[in-house]
Amino acid sequence: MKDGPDIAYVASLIGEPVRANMLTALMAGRALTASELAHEAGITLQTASSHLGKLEQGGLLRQRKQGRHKYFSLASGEVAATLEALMGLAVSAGHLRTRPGPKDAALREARVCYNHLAGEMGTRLFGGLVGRGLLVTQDEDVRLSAAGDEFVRAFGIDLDALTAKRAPVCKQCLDWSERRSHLAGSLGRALLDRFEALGWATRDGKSRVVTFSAKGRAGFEGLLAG
Amino acid sequence: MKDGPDIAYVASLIGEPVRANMLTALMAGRALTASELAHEAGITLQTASSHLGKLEQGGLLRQRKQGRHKYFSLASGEVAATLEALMGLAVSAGHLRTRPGPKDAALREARVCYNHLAGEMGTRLFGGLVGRGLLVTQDEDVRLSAAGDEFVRAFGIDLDALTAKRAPVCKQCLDWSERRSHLAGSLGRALLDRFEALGWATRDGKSRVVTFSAKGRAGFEGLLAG
DNA sequence: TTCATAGTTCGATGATAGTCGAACCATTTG
DNA sequence: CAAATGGTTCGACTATCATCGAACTATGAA
Repeated sequence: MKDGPDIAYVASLIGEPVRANMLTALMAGRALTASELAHEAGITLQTASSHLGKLEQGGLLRQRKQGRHKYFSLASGEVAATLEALMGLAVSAGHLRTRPGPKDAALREARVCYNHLAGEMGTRLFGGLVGRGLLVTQDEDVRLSAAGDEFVRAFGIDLDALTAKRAPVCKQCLDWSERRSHLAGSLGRALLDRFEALGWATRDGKSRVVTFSAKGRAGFEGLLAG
Repeated sequence: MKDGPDIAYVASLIGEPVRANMLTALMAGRALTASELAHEAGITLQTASSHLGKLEQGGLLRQRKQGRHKYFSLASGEVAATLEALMGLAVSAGHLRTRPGPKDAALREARVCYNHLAGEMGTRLFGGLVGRGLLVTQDEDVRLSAAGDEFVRAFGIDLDALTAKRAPVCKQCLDWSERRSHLAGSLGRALLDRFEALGWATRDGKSRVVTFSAKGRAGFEGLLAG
Protein backbone atom coordinates (compact mmCIF):
# COMPACT_ATOMS: atom_id res chain seq x y z
CA MET A 1 0.00 0.00 0.00
CA LYS A 2 1.09 3.59 0.24
CA ASP A 3 2.78 3.94 3.59
CA GLY A 4 6.46 4.40 4.17
CA PRO A 5 9.31 5.67 2.01
CA ASP A 6 9.39 5.15 -1.73
CA ILE A 7 11.84 2.30 -1.80
CA ALA A 8 11.13 1.40 -5.43
CA TYR A 9 12.32 4.75 -6.68
CA VAL A 10 15.75 4.43 -5.10
CA ALA A 11 16.10 0.75 -5.92
CA SER A 12 15.20 1.29 -9.57
CA LEU A 13 17.95 3.87 -9.78
CA ILE A 14 20.45 1.29 -8.59
CA GLY A 15 18.81 -1.47 -10.59
CA GLU A 16 19.85 -0.21 -14.00
CA PRO A 17 23.05 -2.09 -14.95
CA VAL A 18 24.92 0.94 -16.27
CA ARG A 19 24.08 3.00 -13.21
CA ALA A 20 25.04 0.11 -10.95
CA ASN A 21 28.42 -0.02 -12.66
CA MET A 22 28.91 3.68 -12.07
CA LEU A 23 28.00 3.39 -8.41
CA THR A 24 30.28 0.39 -7.99
CA ALA A 25 33.10 2.33 -9.59
CA LEU A 26 32.49 5.19 -7.19
CA MET A 27 32.68 2.76 -4.26
CA ALA A 28 36.41 3.05 -4.80
CA GLY A 29 36.04 6.43 -3.14
CA ARG A 30 37.62 8.57 -5.81
CA ALA A 31 35.55 11.28 -7.44
CA LEU A 32 35.27 10.61 -11.16
CA THR A 33 34.34 12.86 -14.05
CA ALA A 34 31.35 12.22 -16.27
CA SER A 35 33.62 11.14 -19.13
CA GLU A 36 35.49 8.70 -16.95
CA LEU A 37 32.27 7.17 -15.72
CA ALA A 38 30.95 6.96 -19.28
CA HIS A 39 34.11 5.17 -20.38
CA GLU A 40 33.93 2.92 -17.33
CA ALA A 41 30.42 1.84 -18.18
CA GLY A 42 31.03 1.58 -21.90
CA ILE A 43 28.46 4.11 -23.04
CA THR A 44 28.50 7.49 -24.72
CA LEU A 45 28.72 10.74 -22.87
CA GLN A 46 25.13 11.70 -23.66
CA THR A 47 23.75 8.57 -22.06
CA ALA A 48 26.03 8.96 -19.07
CA SER A 49 24.86 12.51 -18.57
CA SER A 50 21.29 11.31 -18.42
CA HIS A 51 22.08 8.60 -15.90
CA LEU A 52 24.18 10.86 -13.71
CA GLY A 53 21.43 13.43 -13.62
CA LYS A 54 18.99 10.85 -12.36
CA LEU A 55 21.37 9.52 -9.75
CA GLU A 56 21.99 13.00 -8.47
CA GLN A 57 18.32 13.86 -8.37
CA GLY A 58 17.74 10.65 -6.45
CA GLY A 59 20.19 11.76 -3.80
CA LEU A 60 22.69 9.00 -4.46
CA LEU A 61 25.45 11.16 -5.92
CA ARG A 62 26.98 14.51 -5.17
CA GLN A 63 28.68 16.52 -7.85
CA ARG A 64 31.06 19.41 -7.80
CA LYS A 65 32.21 21.41 -10.78
CA GLN A 66 35.88 22.10 -11.24
CA GLY A 67 36.66 24.10 -14.32
CA ARG A 68 35.02 22.39 -17.23
CA HIS A 69 35.03 19.06 -15.42
CA LYS A 70 32.24 17.71 -13.30
CA TYR A 71 33.31 15.35 -10.56
CA PHE A 72 30.87 12.84 -9.14
CA SER A 73 31.10 10.92 -5.89
CA LEU A 74 28.75 8.97 -3.65
CA ALA A 75 26.46 11.23 -1.66
CA SER A 76 27.16 9.69 1.74
CA GLY A 77 28.43 6.75 3.68
CA GLU A 78 24.85 5.54 3.97
CA VAL A 79 24.71 5.14 0.22
CA ALA A 80 27.90 3.10 0.34
CA ALA A 81 26.54 0.99 3.19
CA THR A 82 23.34 0.29 1.27
CA LEU A 83 25.30 -0.75 -1.78
CA GLU A 84 27.32 -3.12 0.37
CA ALA A 85 24.13 -4.57 1.78
CA LEU A 86 22.85 -5.20 -1.74
CA MET A 87 26.13 -6.88 -2.61
CA GLY A 88 25.63 -9.14 0.37
CA LEU A 89 22.23 -10.21 -0.92
CA ALA A 90 23.59 -10.77 -4.41
CA VAL A 91 26.38 -12.96 -3.07
CA SER A 92 24.14 -15.02 -0.82
CA ALA A 93 21.79 -15.59 -3.73
CA GLY A 94 24.76 -16.72 -5.80
CA HIS A 95 24.54 -13.93 -8.33
CA LEU A 96 28.08 -12.95 -9.19
CA ARG A 97 28.73 -11.13 -12.39
CA THR A 98 31.82 -13.20 -13.06
CA ARG A 99 33.18 -16.51 -11.99
CA PRO A 100 35.15 -16.13 -8.79
CA GLY A 101 38.65 -15.47 -10.03
CA PRO A 102 41.92 -14.02 -8.77
CA LYS A 103 40.48 -10.52 -8.77
CA ASP A 104 37.62 -11.72 -6.62
CA ALA A 105 40.02 -13.16 -4.07
CA ALA A 106 41.96 -9.91 -3.99
CA LEU A 107 38.71 -8.02 -3.42
CA ARG A 108 37.86 -10.21 -0.50
CA GLU A 109 41.25 -9.73 1.08
CA ALA A 110 41.50 -5.96 0.88
CA ARG A 111 39.46 -3.39 -0.97
CA VAL A 112 38.34 0.19 -0.75
CA CYS A 113 34.81 0.80 0.54
CA TYR A 114 33.90 4.38 -0.33
CA ASN A 115 36.98 5.86 1.34
CA HIS A 116 38.11 3.35 3.91
CA LEU A 117 39.56 -0.16 4.09
CA ALA A 118 37.25 -3.16 3.78
CA GLY A 119 37.57 -6.89 3.22
CA GLU A 120 39.45 -9.27 5.48
CA MET A 121 42.15 -6.71 6.26
CA GLY A 122 39.46 -4.17 7.10
CA THR A 123 37.63 -6.36 9.56
CA ARG A 124 40.90 -7.57 11.08
CA LEU A 125 41.94 -3.98 11.60
CA PHE A 126 38.65 -3.20 13.31
CA GLY A 127 38.83 -6.30 15.48
CA GLY A 128 42.45 -5.65 16.39
CA LEU A 129 41.83 -2.08 17.47
CA VAL A 130 38.89 -3.18 19.60
CA GLY A 131 40.94 -6.04 21.04
CA ARG A 132 43.71 -3.67 22.05
CA GLY A 133 41.20 -1.43 23.76
CA LEU A 134 41.85 1.47 21.39
CA LEU A 135 38.33 1.42 20.03
CA VAL A 136 35.29 1.00 22.24
CA THR A 137 31.95 -0.18 20.90
CA GLN A 138 28.67 0.64 22.58
CA ASP A 139 25.49 -0.44 20.91
CA GLU A 140 26.09 0.43 17.28
CA ASP A 141 28.34 3.38 18.13
CA VAL A 142 32.11 3.32 18.12
CA ARG A 143 34.52 5.76 19.71
CA LEU A 144 38.18 6.09 20.52
CA SER A 145 39.36 5.37 24.05
CA ALA A 146 41.95 7.62 25.68
CA ALA A 147 44.62 5.15 24.68
CA GLY A 148 43.19 5.05 21.18
CA ASP A 149 43.29 8.81 20.95
CA GLU A 150 46.97 8.76 21.79
CA PHE A 151 47.63 5.88 19.42
CA VAL A 152 46.03 7.61 16.46
CA ARG A 153 48.05 10.77 16.99
CA ALA A 154 51.27 8.77 17.37
CA PHE A 155 50.47 7.05 14.10
CA GLY A 156 50.68 10.40 12.37
CA ILE A 157 47.04 11.38 12.00
CA ASP A 158 45.84 14.91 12.70
CA LEU A 159 42.98 13.92 14.97
CA ASP A 160 42.05 17.51 15.80
CA ALA A 161 41.37 18.20 12.14
CA LEU A 162 39.01 15.22 12.03
CA THR A 163 37.07 16.08 15.16
CA ALA A 164 36.70 19.67 14.02
CA LYS A 165 34.49 18.57 11.16
CA ARG A 166 30.85 17.70 11.50
CA ALA A 167 31.17 14.20 10.05
CA PRO A 168 31.45 11.34 12.56
CA VAL A 169 35.00 10.23 13.28
CA CYS A 170 34.21 6.59 13.93
CA LYS A 171 31.50 4.58 12.29
CA GLN A 172 30.77 0.94 11.58
CA CYS A 173 30.25 -0.35 8.07
CA LEU A 174 29.17 -3.86 7.15
CA ASP A 175 31.13 -6.08 4.78
CA TRP A 176 29.51 -8.17 2.08
CA SER A 177 32.42 -10.59 1.95
CA GLU A 178 33.18 -10.87 5.65
CA ARG A 179 29.77 -10.29 7.18
CA ARG A 180 31.45 -8.36 9.92
CA SER A 181 31.96 -4.68 10.57
CA HIS A 182 34.93 -2.60 9.61
CA LEU A 183 35.83 0.96 10.51
CA ALA A 184 34.32 3.78 8.45
CA GLY A 185 34.02 7.47 9.25
CA SER A 186 36.68 10.11 8.88
CA LEU A 187 39.11 8.07 10.98
CA GLY A 188 38.64 5.07 8.73
CA ARG A 189 39.45 7.26 5.80
CA ALA A 190 42.46 8.82 7.52
CA LEU A 191 43.89 5.42 8.42
CA LEU A 192 43.75 4.21 4.82
CA ASP A 193 45.29 7.47 3.62
CA ARG A 194 48.05 7.03 6.17
CA PHE A 195 48.67 3.47 5.01
CA GLU A 196 49.16 4.83 1.53
CA ALA A 197 51.42 7.64 2.66
CA LEU A 198 53.61 5.19 4.56
CA GLY A 199 53.95 3.02 1.47
CA TRP A 200 52.10 0.20 3.20
CA ALA A 201 49.28 -0.04 0.72
CA THR A 202 48.42 1.11 -2.80
CA ARG A 203 45.02 1.38 -4.41
CA ASP A 204 44.52 0.02 -7.88
CA GLY A 205 43.62 2.85 -10.20
CA LYS A 206 40.88 0.95 -11.97
CA SER A 207 39.29 -1.31 -9.41
CA ARG A 208 38.58 -1.35 -5.68
CA VAL A 209 41.52 -3.63 -4.97
CA VAL A 210 44.03 -2.56 -2.33
CA THR A 211 47.43 -4.26 -2.36
CA PHE A 212 49.72 -4.30 0.64
CA SER A 213 53.51 -4.27 0.32
CA ALA A 214 55.71 -6.61 2.36
CA LYS A 215 56.60 -3.74 4.62
CA GLY A 216 52.95 -2.85 4.84
CA ARG A 217 51.93 -6.32 5.91
CA ALA A 218 54.58 -6.37 8.61
CA GLY A 219 53.52 -2.97 9.90
CA PHE A 220 49.88 -3.96 9.77
CA GLU A 221 50.44 -7.09 11.84
CA GLY A 222 52.39 -4.94 14.28
CA LEU A 223 49.38 -2.70 14.67
CA LEU A 224 47.12 -5.60 15.52
CA ALA A 225 49.57 -7.16 17.94
CA GLY A 226 50.34 -3.87 19.68
CA MET B 1 34.25 -3.40 -14.67
CA LYS B 2 32.96 -6.88 -14.12
CA ASP B 3 34.13 -7.48 -10.59
CA GLY B 4 31.99 -8.01 -7.55
CA PRO B 5 28.45 -9.18 -7.00
CA ASP B 6 25.66 -8.42 -9.43
CA ILE B 7 24.08 -5.62 -7.49
CA ALA B 8 21.95 -4.43 -10.41
CA TYR B 9 20.11 -7.72 -10.61
CA VAL B 10 18.95 -7.61 -7.01
CA ALA B 11 18.24 -3.88 -7.05
CA SER B 12 16.15 -4.14 -10.21
CA LEU B 13 14.04 -6.80 -8.52
CA ILE B 14 13.30 -4.37 -5.69
CA GLY B 15 13.04 -1.43 -8.07
CA GLU B 16 9.79 -2.47 -9.69
CA PRO B 17 6.96 -0.64 -7.87
CA VAL B 18 4.64 -3.62 -7.63
CA ARG B 19 7.38 -5.87 -6.29
CA ALA B 20 8.48 -3.17 -3.85
CA ASN B 21 4.93 -3.04 -2.54
CA MET B 22 4.91 -6.77 -2.04
CA LEU B 23 8.22 -6.72 -0.21
CA THR B 24 7.07 -3.85 1.97
CA ALA B 25 3.92 -5.75 2.80
CA LEU B 26 6.00 -8.76 3.79
CA MET B 27 8.08 -6.56 6.09
CA ALA B 28 5.14 -6.94 8.44
CA GLY B 29 6.49 -10.42 9.06
CA ARG B 30 3.39 -12.39 8.25
CA ALA B 31 3.54 -14.89 5.44
CA LEU B 32 1.04 -13.95 2.76
CA THR B 33 -0.52 -15.94 -0.06
CA ALA B 34 -0.10 -15.07 -3.71
CA SER B 35 -3.69 -13.85 -3.90
CA GLU B 36 -3.30 -11.62 -0.88
CA LEU B 37 -0.15 -10.10 -2.31
CA ALA B 38 -1.84 -9.59 -5.65
CA HIS B 39 -4.73 -7.81 -3.98
CA GLU B 40 -2.32 -5.78 -1.88
CA ALA B 41 -0.48 -4.58 -4.96
CA GLY B 42 -3.61 -4.04 -7.01
CA ILE B 43 -2.79 -6.41 -9.86
CA THR B 44 -4.17 -9.66 -11.22
CA LEU B 45 -3.08 -13.03 -10.01
CA GLN B 46 -1.24 -13.84 -13.23
CA THR B 47 0.98 -10.81 -12.94
CA ALA B 48 1.59 -11.46 -9.27
CA SER B 49 2.66 -14.99 -10.01
CA SER B 50 5.24 -13.71 -12.46
CA HIS B 51 6.62 -11.20 -9.96
CA LEU B 52 6.72 -13.67 -7.11
CA GLY B 53 8.59 -16.16 -9.26
CA LYS B 54 11.25 -13.59 -9.99
CA LEU B 55 11.57 -12.54 -6.38
CA GLU B 56 11.96 -16.13 -5.30
CA GLN B 57 14.51 -16.88 -7.99
CA GLY B 58 16.41 -13.80 -6.89
CA GLY B 59 16.64 -15.18 -3.37
CA LEU B 60 14.54 -12.45 -1.79
CA LEU B 61 11.54 -14.59 -0.92
CA ARG B 62 10.93 -18.03 0.47
CA GLN B 63 7.74 -19.89 -0.25
CA ARG B 64 6.04 -22.86 1.30
CA LYS B 65 3.03 -24.66 0.00
CA GLN B 66 0.17 -25.41 2.30
CA GLY B 67 -2.71 -27.16 0.68
CA ARG B 68 -3.69 -25.20 -2.36
CA HIS B 69 -2.24 -22.02 -0.92
CA LYS B 70 1.26 -20.77 -1.44
CA TYR B 71 2.64 -18.66 1.38
CA PHE B 72 5.43 -16.19 0.73
CA SER B 73 7.73 -14.54 3.25
CA LEU B 74 11.02 -12.66 3.17
CA ALA B 75 13.95 -15.00 2.68
CA SER B 76 16.02 -13.73 5.61
CA GLY B 77 16.67 -10.98 8.07
CA GLU B 78 19.36 -9.68 5.72
CA VAL B 79 16.72 -9.00 3.11
CA ALA B 80 14.71 -7.07 5.68
CA ALA B 81 17.79 -5.13 6.76
CA THR B 82 18.57 -4.19 3.17
CA LEU B 83 15.03 -2.99 2.62
CA GLU B 84 15.30 -0.86 5.74
CA ALA B 85 18.57 0.60 4.44
CA LEU B 86 16.87 1.52 1.17
CA MET B 87 14.05 3.15 3.11
CA GLY B 88 16.65 5.20 4.92
CA LEU B 89 18.04 6.47 1.64
CA ALA B 90 14.59 7.24 0.30
CA VAL B 91 13.74 9.23 3.41
CA SER B 92 16.98 11.21 3.44
CA ALA B 93 16.44 12.05 -0.22
CA GLY B 94 12.95 13.21 0.64
CA HIS B 95 11.15 10.61 -1.40
CA LEU B 96 8.08 9.60 0.51
CA ARG B 97 5.23 8.03 -1.32
CA THR B 98 2.71 9.99 0.66
CA ARG B 99 2.69 13.15 2.68
CA PRO B 100 3.68 12.41 6.26
CA GLY B 101 0.37 11.70 7.95
CA PRO B 102 -0.95 10.08 11.10
CA LYS B 103 -0.07 6.66 9.78
CA ASP B 104 3.48 7.79 9.24
CA ALA B 105 3.73 8.96 12.84
CA ALA B 106 2.38 5.62 14.03
CA LEU B 107 4.94 3.82 11.91
CA ARG B 108 7.75 5.82 13.44
CA GLU B 109 6.57 5.07 16.95
CA ALA B 110 6.16 1.33 16.69
CA ARG B 111 6.11 -0.99 13.72
CA VAL B 112 6.93 -4.53 12.77
CA CYS B 113 10.24 -5.11 11.00
CA TYR B 114 10.12 -8.58 9.47
CA ASN B 115 9.25 -10.31 12.73
CA HIS B 116 10.43 -8.03 15.50
CA LEU B 117 9.68 -4.62 16.95
CA ALA B 118 11.09 -1.49 15.29
CA GLY B 119 10.56 2.25 15.46
CA GLU B 120 11.00 4.35 18.56
CA MET B 121 9.66 1.61 20.85
CA GLY B 122 12.06 -0.86 19.25
CA THR B 123 15.16 1.24 19.74
CA ARG B 124 14.08 2.16 23.26
CA LEU B 125 13.66 -1.50 24.09
CA PHE B 126 17.11 -2.27 22.77
CA GLY B 127 18.68 0.65 24.62
CA GLY B 128 16.86 -0.23 27.83
CA LEU B 129 17.98 -3.84 27.83
CA VAL B 130 21.56 -2.80 27.19
CA GLY B 131 21.32 -0.15 29.89
CA ARG B 132 20.10 -2.70 32.43
CA GLY B 133 23.01 -4.98 31.55
CA LEU B 134 20.73 -7.68 30.21
CA LEU B 135 22.12 -7.38 26.70
CA VAL B 136 25.82 -7.02 26.01
CA THR B 137 27.16 -5.58 22.75
CA GLN B 138 30.57 -6.41 21.42
CA ASP B 139 31.54 -5.09 18.01
CA GLU B 140 28.42 -5.69 15.98
CA ASP B 141 27.46 -8.77 17.95
CA VAL B 142 24.90 -8.87 20.73
CA ARG B 143 24.37 -11.52 23.33
CA LEU B 144 22.46 -12.09 26.54
CA SER B 145 24.26 -11.67 29.86
CA ALA B 146 23.65 -14.15 32.67
CA ALA B 147 21.15 -11.72 34.16
CA GLY B 148 19.58 -11.30 30.73
CA ASP B 149 19.23 -15.04 30.33
CA GLU B 150 17.34 -15.22 33.61
CA PHE B 151 15.23 -12.18 32.75
CA VAL B 152 14.10 -13.61 29.43
CA ARG B 153 13.03 -16.88 31.00
CA ALA B 154 11.19 -15.07 33.77
CA PHE B 155 9.38 -13.05 31.11
CA GLY B 156 7.89 -16.29 29.84
CA ILE B 157 10.05 -17.06 26.82
CA ASP B 158 11.29 -20.58 26.13
CA LEU B 159 14.93 -19.65 25.64
CA ASP B 160 16.07 -23.23 25.22
CA ALA B 161 13.85 -23.60 22.19
CA LEU B 162 15.44 -20.53 20.64
CA THR B 163 19.04 -21.55 21.26
CA ALA B 164 18.36 -25.02 19.94
CA LYS B 165 17.78 -23.62 16.47
CA ARG B 166 20.53 -22.61 14.09
CA ALA B 167 19.34 -19.03 13.66
CA PRO B 168 21.09 -16.40 15.80
CA VAL B 169 19.22 -15.51 18.98
CA CYS B 170 20.33 -11.88 19.13
CA LYS B 171 21.01 -9.62 16.20
CA GLN B 172 21.09 -5.92 15.49
CA CYS B 173 18.92 -4.34 12.83
CA LEU B 174 19.08 -0.73 11.72
CA ASP B 175 16.08 1.57 11.74
CA TRP B 176 15.26 3.94 8.90
CA SER B 177 13.25 6.24 11.13
CA GLU B 178 15.46 6.21 14.20
CA ARG B 179 18.90 5.67 12.69
CA ARG B 180 19.68 3.44 15.64
CA SER B 181 19.71 -0.30 16.13
CA HIS B 182 16.94 -2.42 17.50
CA LEU B 183 16.87 -6.07 18.46
CA ALA B 184 16.32 -8.66 15.75
CA GLY B 185 17.01 -12.39 15.75
CA SER B 186 14.86 -15.11 17.23
CA LEU B 187 14.80 -13.33 20.60
CA GLY B 188 13.55 -10.15 18.98
CA ARG B 189 10.78 -12.15 17.42
CA ALA B 190 9.96 -13.96 20.65
CA LEU B 191 9.73 -10.71 22.57
CA LEU B 192 7.22 -9.22 20.16
CA ASP B 193 5.22 -12.44 20.19
CA ARG B 194 5.21 -12.32 23.98
CA PHE B 195 4.04 -8.71 23.96
CA GLU B 196 1.11 -9.83 21.85
CA ALA B 197 0.35 -12.83 24.03
CA LEU B 198 0.32 -10.61 27.11
CA GLY B 199 -2.11 -8.23 25.44
CA TRP B 200 0.47 -5.47 25.52
CA ALA B 201 0.57 -4.91 21.78
CA THR B 202 -1.45 -5.74 18.68
CA ARG B 203 -0.33 -5.74 15.09
CA ASP B 204 -2.48 -4.09 12.49
CA GLY B 205 -3.66 -6.70 10.04
CA LYS B 206 -3.06 -4.52 6.99
CA SER B 207 0.00 -2.43 7.74
CA ARG B 208 3.21 -2.63 9.73
CA VAL B 209 1.79 -0.55 12.55
CA VAL B 210 1.98 -1.92 16.10
CA THR B 211 -0.30 -0.39 18.71
CA PHE B 212 0.32 -0.67 22.43
CA SER B 213 -2.47 -0.86 24.98
CA ALA B 214 -2.40 1.22 28.16
CA LYS B 215 -1.43 -1.88 30.11
CA GLY B 216 1.20 -2.59 27.48
CA ARG B 217 2.74 0.84 27.77
CA ALA B 218 2.93 0.54 31.52
CA GLY B 219 4.51 -2.89 31.33
CA PHE B 220 6.89 -1.73 28.66
CA GLU B 221 8.13 1.18 30.73
CA GLY B 222 8.55 -1.21 33.62
CA LEU B 223 10.81 -3.35 31.50
CA LEU B 224 13.04 -0.42 30.66
CA ALA B 225 13.20 0.82 34.23
CA GLY B 226 13.94 -2.58 35.69
C1' DT C 1 39.36 35.13 -31.87
C1' DT C 2 39.62 30.41 -33.12
C1' DC C 3 39.91 25.74 -31.90
C1' DA C 4 39.26 21.90 -28.74
C1' DT C 5 37.40 19.53 -24.97
C1' DA C 6 33.64 18.66 -21.40
C1' DG C 7 29.06 18.33 -20.80
C1' DT C 8 23.84 19.07 -21.80
C1' DT C 9 19.46 18.88 -24.37
C1' DC C 10 16.39 17.09 -27.79
C1' DG C 11 14.32 13.75 -30.66
C1' DA C 12 13.90 9.30 -32.89
C1' DT C 13 14.59 4.45 -32.32
C1' DG C 14 14.47 -0.03 -30.39
C1' DA C 15 14.43 -3.42 -26.85
C1' DT C 16 13.00 -4.79 -22.48
C1' DA C 17 9.55 -5.99 -19.41
C1' DG C 18 5.07 -5.33 -17.04
C1' DT C 19 0.23 -6.30 -17.98
C1' DC C 20 -3.83 -9.15 -18.61
C1' DG C 21 -7.05 -12.57 -21.24
C1' DA C 22 -7.42 -17.34 -22.00
C1' DA C 23 -6.41 -21.83 -21.20
C1' DC C 24 -4.37 -25.00 -18.21
C1' DC C 25 -2.92 -27.85 -13.64
C1' DA C 26 -3.75 -28.85 -8.59
C1' DT C 27 -6.20 -29.17 -4.47
C1' DT C 28 -10.14 -28.99 -1.71
C1' DT C 29 -15.13 -29.34 -1.01
C1' DG C 30 -19.93 -31.04 -1.83
C1' DC D 1 -17.72 -37.63 -9.50
C1' DA D 2 -18.29 -32.51 -10.45
C1' DA D 3 -17.73 -27.74 -9.00
C1' DA D 4 -14.91 -24.22 -7.12
C1' DT D 5 -10.86 -21.98 -5.70
C1' DG D 6 -5.71 -21.08 -5.86
C1' DG D 7 -2.04 -20.77 -8.83
C1' DT D 8 0.74 -21.28 -13.33
C1' DT D 9 1.85 -20.83 -18.29
C1' DC D 10 1.40 -18.81 -22.74
C1' DG D 11 0.96 -15.20 -25.97
C1' DA D 12 -0.16 -10.67 -27.51
C1' DC D 13 -0.22 -5.82 -26.41
C1' DT D 14 1.77 -1.69 -24.67
C1' DA D 15 4.52 1.63 -22.22
C1' DT D 16 8.59 2.74 -20.38
C1' DC D 17 13.24 3.88 -20.83
C1' DA D 18 18.00 3.30 -22.26
C1' DT D 19 20.57 4.50 -26.28
C1' DC D 20 22.84 7.46 -29.57
C1' DG D 21 23.14 11.13 -33.46
C1' DA D 22 22.90 15.93 -33.89
C1' DA D 23 22.87 20.41 -32.32
C1' DC D 24 24.03 23.46 -28.53
C1' DT D 25 26.52 25.74 -24.26
C1' DA D 26 30.59 26.52 -21.50
C1' DT D 27 35.18 26.51 -20.09
C1' DG D 28 40.07 26.42 -21.29
C1' DA D 29 44.03 26.74 -24.51
C1' DA D 30 46.59 28.83 -28.48
